[in-house]
This record gives sequence, C-alpha cells and structure tokens, in this order.
Amino acid sequence: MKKSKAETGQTKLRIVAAAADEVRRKGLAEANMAEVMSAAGLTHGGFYRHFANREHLFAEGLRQAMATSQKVMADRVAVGGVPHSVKGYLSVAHRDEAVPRCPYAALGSELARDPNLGAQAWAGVSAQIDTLAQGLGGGDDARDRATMIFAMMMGAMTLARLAGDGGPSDRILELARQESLAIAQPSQRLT
Amino acid sequence: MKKSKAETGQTKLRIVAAAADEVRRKGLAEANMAEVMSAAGLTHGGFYRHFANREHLFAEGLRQAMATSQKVMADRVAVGGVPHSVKGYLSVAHRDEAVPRCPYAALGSELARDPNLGAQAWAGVSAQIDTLAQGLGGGDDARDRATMIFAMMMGAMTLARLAGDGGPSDRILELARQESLAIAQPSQRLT
DNA sequence: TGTACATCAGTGAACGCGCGTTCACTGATGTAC
DNA sequence: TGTACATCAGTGAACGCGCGTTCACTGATGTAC
Repeated sequence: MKKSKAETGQTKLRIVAAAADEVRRKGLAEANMAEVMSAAGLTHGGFYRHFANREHLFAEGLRQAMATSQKVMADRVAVGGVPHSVKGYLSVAHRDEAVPRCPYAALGSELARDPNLGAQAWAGVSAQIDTLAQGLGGGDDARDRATMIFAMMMGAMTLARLAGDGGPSDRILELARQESLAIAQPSQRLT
Repeated sequence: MKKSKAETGQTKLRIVAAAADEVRRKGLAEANMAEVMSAAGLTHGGFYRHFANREHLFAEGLRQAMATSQKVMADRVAVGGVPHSVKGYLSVAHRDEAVPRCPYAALGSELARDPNLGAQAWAGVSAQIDTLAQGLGGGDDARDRATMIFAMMMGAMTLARLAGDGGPSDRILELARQESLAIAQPSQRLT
C-alpha cells in the first residue's frame, strides 16, 4: 500500500515528532525505535523507508527538539524580554512537564559525553544564548551575561528535578529566577 | 578457588571502584558490566557472588562516586574555602578529565529522569551544598547562596563540555568562576 | 596439630531476552503509452 | 481518458547481536573433630 508523496512527508514528520518526544523522555541511550514508530501510528518494519538507521532517527529528533526549544525562547523574549523567558523556563510547570521541554536539560550530560552530538548541541545552545543576549540589549557583555543565565537555568532545572516536586525544589527555582534576573542587569558583576 | 574473606572484601572494593568509573564515563544506561569486571581483573561469571544484579552494582558505584565527590569538595573547602572549591570545580582540568569526576554533572539528566536515583542524588547534592554553606560562614542565606553556586557550577560544567575544549569553553568556565564567587559574597542579591 | 569435609570465590561456557535490522510480500500511487 | 506496469510506503515475521544472567565445575579456605 504505497502512499502519496504528501502523505509520506506527513508520516516522516510524525515519526520525527515522536522521536523528539521519546529522546527527551528517555534519553538517547534508552530511547526505543519501536515505541517511536507505534507513537507515530506505524509498525516498526516501515522505518527504513524513512531513515538509514536508529542513529539518524534520534539525531533528527534531537534537531527538532532543539529547533522547538529555540523557537519557544525566541517567542518568549519577543513577548516579555529576558525576564519573561527566565520565568517561563524556571517554572514549576516546566520542571514537571511529562516530556521535558528543554533538550539541553533533559540530555545535557549525555550530549556532553559525545563530541559529535555535543558540538551539535553547542550550536543550538549558542543560538539560544544569542537570543537572550539580544534580549539583554546586546551591550558589551550581553553575551557573557546571557551565557551565565543559560548555565544557571540548566543547572537549576537539573537540580530542581533531582529534588523532586516539593518545597525545596520550588525554592531552587525561585532562587534561580532571582539570580538569573540579577545577572541580566547590565555590568553588575562581570568584567 | 575460594578466596579468603579479606581478599573477597578487596575484590568487591575493586569492583565498586571500577563501577564508579564506568558509570561516570558512560552513563547509567550504557555502563557495561563485563567491562567493570575486567577492569577489576575478573571474569564476568563471578559477579553474582558480590551483587544481586546489574542495578545494584551501578547504584553502589554511583554511591561511591558521590562519596568521593563529597570528600573532594569538603577537603577543598577546608583548605581554601569556597573560592578554592569553585576554582577547582570550574577548572579546565576538571572539564577535560577522562573519567568525569562529578557524578552530578556526568549523570545529571539521567538521574533526574529516575525518581529513586534522583532522590539519592539529591541527598548527595544536599550534603555538598551544606559543605559549601558552611564554607560561606553559615549566615542566614548561606544555604541559598550555596545552592545557587552549585547550580551554576553544574550548569556551567555541562555547557563547557558541550562547547568542547577551546576558547569559548574556557571562557564559560572563567565567567562561571567569577559569577560563582560573586554569589558567594554575602547578601549581594538574594533576599 | 593434623586430617576430612563443607564452603564458596572465581572461571568460562551457555542461555535467553530485547531490540535494531532485514526481507518477502501487499496493494495503492503514479507514470508511460 | 483509459489501461498496463513499475514503484515504493507500510506490514509482520524472522534474524542476529549484545549483554545480563545462569550453571556446572574448580580448588583454595576455613571449620569440625
């Protein structure tokens, strides 16, 4: 039962979207091809009409997750500036999301282990830092401050998730919001 | 060829030490039992004289890695206070270590995915934060500041590793050292 | 203090499950005439 | 515009490799007498 070209394209998009979720939920190592295919409403056998192998699938899933994440941050910065973006990222809702939204927090340590994926991820992170830096007005040290805000957001989100979903975890998010917003102030500390 | 009790104890210690390395190098999901056993100088068959299963092995390896990490931080704080600890953690040498030293940076996103391991890890992180807080003098907001320093250190180390080992990566570490030391100043920003 | 026996750490072969990959097949699409 | 044929997305069974786990066996340890 061959499908039309348009349908084939749609199918591939569904598979990639499912892969983006799977990889953020379970990590690159434990992400499961069969689950991606069935989440996309297909059986596993048809997979190789769309991808060369497992590695390509999750690389593409990761790419889409990064693109989505970039878009979310750009939109937030456009709407309410860096503070709005920081508050959205370091929110209880984001921490508790069933599919972790930010691929860097969800996969950070795994990406850091692999030079290729790490380089790809760093490109994605750089774009997000640029977006934040623009949101900061783009002054001299804007990119430096944006970098530190991103580091704080990732680190705090990972800590908050380790701490579960109770008061201590909420507190981490609150402190990190304050701290990130403080870093956003021009030239308060950095050289 | 039964071994003496003392020897058996030594063997188990070697296995756990190898597991602590393996898990930090490859992550919990990809850590390999056979490699742990051969790193400990044994064949794989004898494994079950020491552990119930794979899960126990790496849980214990993780526990040891956390204990070691705790000790390193406590020693550094004892020797040169929080600044010394921050500089050691956010150093190029630490970033480039073949076996990533800090289990939280090496495994953070993986630990955050699993509630049990996450809780264990959070207990370990809490101890490290307490150590930093003591190093800060233990004032009112010392623990809050220590928490933010730890978040910054973990986040910046992960970012730096994504960025590779060149100038941009070095710069992240440098900025994060400055920022962490700034947070260490009493009541500069936090409520 | 020595002897006989049970214990059990460690070996290496074998097992079995999960999962990525392959393959013969189906039948709708799309193209050639 | 219709007909014949090639293409190929998707199915479901089967394959095979890696890896955790099991097992019969060995021989040194440690205990009972």
